[in-house]
Amino acid sequence: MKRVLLIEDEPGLVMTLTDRLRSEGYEVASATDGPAGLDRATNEAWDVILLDVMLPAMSGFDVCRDLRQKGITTPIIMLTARGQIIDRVLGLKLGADDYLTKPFDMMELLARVEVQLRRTAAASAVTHQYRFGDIVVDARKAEVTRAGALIDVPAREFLLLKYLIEHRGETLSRERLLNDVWGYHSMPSTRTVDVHVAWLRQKIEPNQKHPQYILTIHGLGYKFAG
Amino acid sequence: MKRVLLIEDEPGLVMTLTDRLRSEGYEVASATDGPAGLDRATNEAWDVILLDVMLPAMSGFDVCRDLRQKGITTPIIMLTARGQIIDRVLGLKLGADDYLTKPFDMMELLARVEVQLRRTAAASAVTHQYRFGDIVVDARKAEVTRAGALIDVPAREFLLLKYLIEHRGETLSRERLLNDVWGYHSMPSTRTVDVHVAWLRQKIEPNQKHPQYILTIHGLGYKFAG
DNA sequence: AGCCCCTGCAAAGGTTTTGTAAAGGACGTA
DNA sequence: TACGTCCTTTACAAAACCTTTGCAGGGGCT
Repeated sequence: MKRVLLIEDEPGLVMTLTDRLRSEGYEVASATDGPAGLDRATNEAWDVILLDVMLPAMSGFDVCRDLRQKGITTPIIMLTARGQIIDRVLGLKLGADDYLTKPFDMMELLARVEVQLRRTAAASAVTHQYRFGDIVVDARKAEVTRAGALIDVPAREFLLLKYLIEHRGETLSRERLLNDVWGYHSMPSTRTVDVHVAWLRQKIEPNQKHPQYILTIHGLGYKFAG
Repeated sequence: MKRVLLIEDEPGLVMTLTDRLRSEGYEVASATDGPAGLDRATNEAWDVILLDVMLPAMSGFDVCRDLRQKGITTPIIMLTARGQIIDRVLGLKLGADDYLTKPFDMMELLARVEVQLRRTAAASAVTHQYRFGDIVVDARKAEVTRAGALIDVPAREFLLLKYLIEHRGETLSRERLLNDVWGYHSMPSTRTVDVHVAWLRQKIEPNQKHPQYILTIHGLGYKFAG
């Protein structure tokens, strides 16, 4: 099910849009001000973001710019008031993918959303990018980004992280990790895996003491949350 | 100068749009019915096509579909009458890139046209000429220039540089570079790549000790910044 | 609780990988 | 033949990374 994040402060519109999108089979969540929207957009995975320009505390433009700066490439459709044409151009320059003028027709909204989903589907066949929280792991570039900033992740750690992500949800024994990430030739002591996991956690876990991505399954191994 | 083709039968609108677009620096031509529009769109080179849905003899939808079937990828912005929302969805499905609802604001039209031009420009940036810092690499002429002065870059180094640039952002293993730049027939020792990289760096990196273009990804390979 | 095994992680070598100079071969040209 | 250019290989130092080790702390079972 495709996930849509709606960042909009007008309650009536939120309700209308949510209902309609849900009836079309989307999973919808909303935020009613800029900072909240930025937060959810950053820390959860969405397929499309609908973003009002006029928002309390922080404008839609700022939200859009910040998201792009963090390396988040989720399609953004901006919602602008009639007459704010200059704003639309600005929005596109800041990284929005499309915009709609209020009041807009529901059919039109749905069509635009679909266009973005189709576009993303086509592009993601090429990009091999994983995202969780404010971390982005790009397999092709072999780089990891946190809140938009490049993190230095050595090769083996990177391969381990990639492997964990590609098998997210699965509990992976140290032996299996050694086989698949290290290659069966080398046979380092089992604790090596632990050390690499610790290093990775230092780099990607927001809370060191309570890992939320790389989980320890006592007696069995590790697994990536998902 | 960017060329705009306007396919529209209403004389008043044709005149208004033509004037305004010309005053913005576009070269504008128009056709007043479907077959004529299809003909000009097919046989001349345009940067953007503005296409009315309601046309004599042949609808805008048909024109759009036919053009796409002919493999013509020029951006098409459809002009629809208010209330023809279903039509817009249809238009996008038939290959239009955007649409505007009549009566539309001139600023909005211009913004949309610009968006399409920018999109196209981005896509056609396969100019065979790459620029970074004061270095220019011309793939067609097979020459490299630094601050305007020609640099002597031997064949293999040039191929390597070109390959790196054309895959900028991607981390490329030595193996892959050997395969794709050297050709899988030859099997030089892996260090050959390193040596060529070092030579290239001497030629194009401003700061030898801290390469900013050709980056080493320890344990994985090299990548061109981007 | 008490025990033992498992895990987190810092630190210390040890190992691998990379940068680069230099040597020699292949090839073309004068 | 002598010379120049380009390419590959080699060697070694420097840099980066990996594995091991050890201890502290946690987990889970009786």
